[in-house]
This record gives sequence, structure tokens and C-alpha cells, in this order.
Amino acid sequence: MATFVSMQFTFNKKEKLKSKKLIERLFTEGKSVSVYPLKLLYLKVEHSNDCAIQAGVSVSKRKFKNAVDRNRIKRLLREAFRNQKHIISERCSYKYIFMFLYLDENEKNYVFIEEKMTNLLQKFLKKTEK
RNA sequence: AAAGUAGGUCACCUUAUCGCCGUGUAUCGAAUCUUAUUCGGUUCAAGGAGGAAAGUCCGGACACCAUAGAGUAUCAUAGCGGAUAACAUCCGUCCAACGUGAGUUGAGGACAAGUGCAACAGAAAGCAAGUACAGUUCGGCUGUAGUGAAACCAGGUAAACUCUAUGAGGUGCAAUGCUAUGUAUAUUGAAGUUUGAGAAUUACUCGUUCGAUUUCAAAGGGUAAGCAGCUAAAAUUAUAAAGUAAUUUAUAAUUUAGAUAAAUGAUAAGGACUCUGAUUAUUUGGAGUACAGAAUCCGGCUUAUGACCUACUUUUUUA
Repeated sequence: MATFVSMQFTFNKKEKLKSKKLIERLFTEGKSVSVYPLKLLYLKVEHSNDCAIQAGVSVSKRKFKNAVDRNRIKRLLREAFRNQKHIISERCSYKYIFMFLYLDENEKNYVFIEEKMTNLLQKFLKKTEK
């Protein structure tokens, strides 16, 4: 049981959204939830591998000009999702693909982003359970 | 001390917890034709962005295209000598310009091959003229004066055309090869008929290669799937020798990222440094720690940028 709990905080290659086809579908057909400055695009998928959720992260080039800043935001988002994803994985029965977008133009600290991530995921659950 | 010139070094550190990436070891499970291989999980171990990784501006390595051949055009380079795989880079040196100086910069081949251009002044700086005076063989023939750096025959200018010498085939790792899935019709090969519309090759010309249609056979568009290419190299460090130096040679040691919506992170505590407020002569509060992220790999150039060190120059002060 202890191993199961520790596994919840991982975010390895399998859980990353990689297929370009799926990403394109997500952007065209996906629905969205947002808690500023975060936005979540999601799509229910039939065929997938073992993991319940595949997630990706995206930061626009217009808002953050330098690659260093973009990387920084992506890492923060990924970290926040990694720590909070148990909210979803415990209660969600379908398979989804996710894409997180960052909308603000300024960099925020980790505590702020993690808080927003929690709110966002709870909002997502409420919306899908209805 | 201030202002400057040249060169070099480092790129905040430590610990804990939770994660990411590939590698290796051990182990567990599954698959296959063999005690071996492949795939997946777990444990442990050692590693995991830069001096510019950036701009993509030069030069190579490497790969493919088979005429990549000849000529023209185009582009690049340009004192002299050297280094290098190569260069528009680097080193030495001469000359010129700038700076009080340490130094910096150079777009430094040729104008007796031809063509073009030239502010102001001047009648005129080529194609058209011409002022004054003097001489005269009476011909706008000769001389002098006036303008100007230069005046009718020479000079300046090649970040003007041009000439000279040297060099350059094209496209780029989304190259290219293999594997998987698997179908319209372009493709390839062979044979028959046809002898020419056209296509490809570097911008053009020549040259070269292909060719229109029918039948048969093979393979294949695309899917940005997977694997290889993919990191051990013009490598790094140390010592010695040669050379003014760039650099070269020899010996020894070391192994140093390989991701692909793209890993190299997050949090906490402590320390270091900088700025700053208070207090005061050692404490304490706050803020900050530049520029910036590998994407086939090297050598440069350019741009961005924090701190420190060394040598030198000028000025001022003191002795």
C-alpha cells in the first residue's frame, strides 16, 4: 500500500502527452476549464495505454519571449500537476488527455500556482461529474 | 585615488525530502525454437546545459543528388610572411589614420588597358568653346596672365564599372538507411510501336541523361510511428620539446548530456556575496545574486551579460 501512495506523485514518460495526432485533436475538439492564470484543455479518449490521464504543458511564445522563462513555467506547471493529480486519479473513471496552458504574462511563484492547480482540478471534477 | 587600455578566471554553494532523463549492475515477470535474446517493473550506483547553449554571419566534418563536364555569369577574399581540416578566423610584421599615452582601427592588389565621376572657383576639368595682353611665318599659330590640388596632357578616384590573382557544384540530420502497417496512382525494369511535344541537371549556353503510348512484372504516396544516424572526438587535462607567436610534436592520465510537445526540476533550512534601513562598533531587518536553455558535431565571428584578478597608461596628491 505504501508503494501505491508514493507512485501517485510520479510523472514519467508514460503519463506525458506525446502523440502529435492526439494533441492536434485536443486543440480542435477539446473542452476547457480555467482558473486564472491557468487553463485546462481536456478530451475523453477511448484508446490509450495503461494510464488514466496523459498530460502536457504549454506556454505561448508571445507571452514569454525567452526559452528559459518558458521552461521555468512549464516546470512549475508540471510540478504542480504532479503533486495534485491524486485529486483526479482517485475519483475519475474515464480516460482523458490534458493540456495545461498558462495565460498570465508574469511569472508567479510555486505556492501560488499549486493553489490554482488544486482549484482547477476540483472545478474540472465538478464539471465532468454533472 | 580617479579616469582609461589590454588580457585572464569563475559562473553562488551545502544538506534533506519529493520528482525527471538516459546508462550500468542485481533481481522479478512475460514472450520466443535451445541454459540466449527482446520487452516491462523494482533496487542500488555513478552521471545529466553554456560562455555565450543565442544570432544562424563565415569555415569545415558527415550524408545524399551522377554528369558534379566545358564556357559565361555571379559571389567571396586582397600589403608581406606564417598557423590551420578550413575560413571572411588566428599570429607576427610593415605602412596609413586616430589617441597626450597604454593602444585601437584599416573597406591597405592595379587608374601607362578601356569607360565613368569630381564640391567651390573658373570661359573650359572633353568633344565643345574661349577673356586680356604680347609676339607672329597673319593660321582660333605661339607665349604670358587670371581660377584651381590639377588646364589640353597629365594627375585624383577602384566601400565606380573594370582588370589581375586565388577560391566556390547543389541540397541539408525534417540529410540518409532499416523496420512496421498497408492502398489510389505518379515511379522503376523488360518487350513492342513511335523519332519527337517536353522534362531533369546550377542562373544562362553547350553538352549529358530521360522521353510519347501499350502489355507484363516489381516496387511504392502517405502515416511527421519505431530504431539507427547520435555522440570517443580536428576531445579534455598535465608535463616536456620546437617556435617571437598563432600552433605543432611526444608522453601520461581521464571519459565528459543525448532529450524529441523536447529531461537536467520543485520545496525547506543554513551559509557566501552585493545593495540598503536601523543601531552602533557588532549585531539585526529588508531586497537581490547577471545574460540566458543543448537538439548532427566541431573551429571561429557577432551580439547579451554579473563578479573578481593581473599588467600597463595618463592626471592629481603625499613623501
